[in-house]
Order: sequence, then structure tokens, then C-alpha cells
Amino acid sequence: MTEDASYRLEDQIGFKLRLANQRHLEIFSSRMPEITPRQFAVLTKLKDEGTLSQNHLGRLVAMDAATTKGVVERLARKGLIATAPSPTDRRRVEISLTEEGRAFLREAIPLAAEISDRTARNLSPRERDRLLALLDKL
Amino acid sequence: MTEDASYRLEDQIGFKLRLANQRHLEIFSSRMPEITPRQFAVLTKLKDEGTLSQNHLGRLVAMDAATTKGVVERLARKGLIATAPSPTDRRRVEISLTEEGRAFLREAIPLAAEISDRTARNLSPRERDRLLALLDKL
DNA sequence: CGAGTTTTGTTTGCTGTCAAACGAATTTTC
DNA sequence: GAAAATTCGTTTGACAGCAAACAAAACTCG
Repeated sequence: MTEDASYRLEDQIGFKLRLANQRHLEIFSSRMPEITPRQFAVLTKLKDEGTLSQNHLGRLVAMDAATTKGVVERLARKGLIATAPSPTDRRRVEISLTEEGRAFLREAIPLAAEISDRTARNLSPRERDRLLALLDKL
Repeated sequence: MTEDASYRLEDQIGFKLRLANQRHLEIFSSRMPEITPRQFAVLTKLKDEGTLSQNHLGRLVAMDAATTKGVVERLARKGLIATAPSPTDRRRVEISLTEEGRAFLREAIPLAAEISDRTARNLSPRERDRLLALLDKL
């Protein structure tokens, strides 16, 4: 009869999402320590789309402009991407994969698939699909 | 017949988890701008458990020691928690809610429940339960 | 008791995340 | 063509997260 609405932190969706993310990050960084999930996302996007402006690239992987700048900087430092001023728009920076970047991806993509599998290893294929669908719906 | 294992970034569980997290964070910070989800987690944990040492507190909300230090510092600065040296163990710092912290929680907990609901608003109650169960299983 | 181990907390350094403010360039609109 | 709005990228500041190295305190166990 008391109030005390019984709010349990551990049952909250936000808390569970955070834990799931932590788990994924842990698996990722143990399997692909050279790079982070965000950096990897940027590389695959560049592979699929070719040269892109920095902001556009960021939007495609759901990072804001400030975040994108840092990620691009670190990938460039590693030699996996190259930056060049746009010839047509003097505000723009065009980002593209280097040969090293392409070579890296050839090895990393199978690894990434394995990481995804491993992250979901406690789920049956059907459960996995269901989870992905529910996350989408969110 | 080509290889090209068709790795789609958008289908990866890690990517989706990150998006879901971003969405939750956005909702949270618009509804409860004074505080972050982690800070809130710490407060509710203290409410449930009473006084705790800093590291122990961090473990209960799944933050490592270095992260915990920062979160505790910010909450103390806001006056929501108090820190005191343990009388029995000179290494320990004991963390407890202040009266302000308790008062804040009285208003914040219903808000947090609303945030959880809103985060899952695109899901039916059954889908929501299923998602939570799948995240657990992960 | 005392050496070795564990626990607690701190610091540093790197990464990612966003908001806000800004300057420069481009596009739109009148 | 010029003013207004938008877009592009940068910088700064705050927050969260981990790894690694460390010092101090406490504990274990021979």
C-alpha cells in the first residue's frame, strides 16, 4: 500500500543497453585492438560509399561533427584514411580510404563479423534476429 | 559469385546498440538535464543500499574505479552526495546521499520511469519485455 | 610476526560524445 | 546583386569510459 513505485535500476532499458554496449566494446577491443568500433564504422562506410565530406561521413555513421573530427584525425594518423580539400567547395574536407585502409579492411571485415557473432553468442539465431528487429523498432 | 561477404554496418548488433543508446541518452538528457544516466544510477543505488565505499558503489552500477571517481566528484559538487573517510579503513571513502540528494530522487524517480517508457514507446508491452529479456540473455 | 597478496583509491592518457559558439563559404531568396 | 539562411568545419568545455601504473592500507598465511 505504500508508494515506493519499486524502481529497479537493473530493470531499466537504459541500464541494460549500457551493459550490452559495454559487453560489445569489450569483445571488440579484445579482437580488434588496433581500432575502435566507431573508427571501424567509418572505414566500412568509406569502403561502401567512396570519398565523402567529413560531415557527411559523420552523419552516415551517426556521429556529430565534433566527434567525427576526432575520429577522422585518429584514422588519418594511423594512415588508414586520407583527407584532401574539396576542389569545388572550399569549406569541405574530402575523406577517402588509403591503400592501407583498404588492406586493413580486407582482414578486419571477417573479424568484425566474428565479433558480432560472439557478441550474440548467447542467443539462438532466432533470438538474435528478434533482438535486432526490436532494436530497430526502438 | 564474388566474395564481398556483404557486411552491412547497419545490420550489426554493435551498431544498433549504439544507436539505441544514443536515443536513450537523448531522451534522458532532455527530460532530466540536471544529471546524466550514470549519475542517476549512482543516486538510486545509494538510495537502495545506503552508505557504500566508492569502489563498491562503482561496481554495483558497473563503472570502473576511474570512472566512478569522476562521477562521484560531480555529484558531490552538486551537493547530492557526501563523501567521508571510513573510520575503520583508512583507504576507503564512504559515499552517502545528502538530504538534497534524497529530495532530488523523490522527484527524479517518477521521471526516470517516464524516460524508460518513452525510450520504449515504439514497442508494445510484450515487445518491451522481450527486448529486456534478450538484452539480459546477451 | 612478517612477507606476499589483495583491495582501495588516484592519476594520466587516450577515446568517444554532445552542446554551444564561431568564422568562413555556399546557397537561397527577394 | 545583396541580404538572409544554411552548411561545413573547428574549438572549447563538460561528461563518460577504459587501461595502466602507483601508493597506501588491509589481509593472509606460513
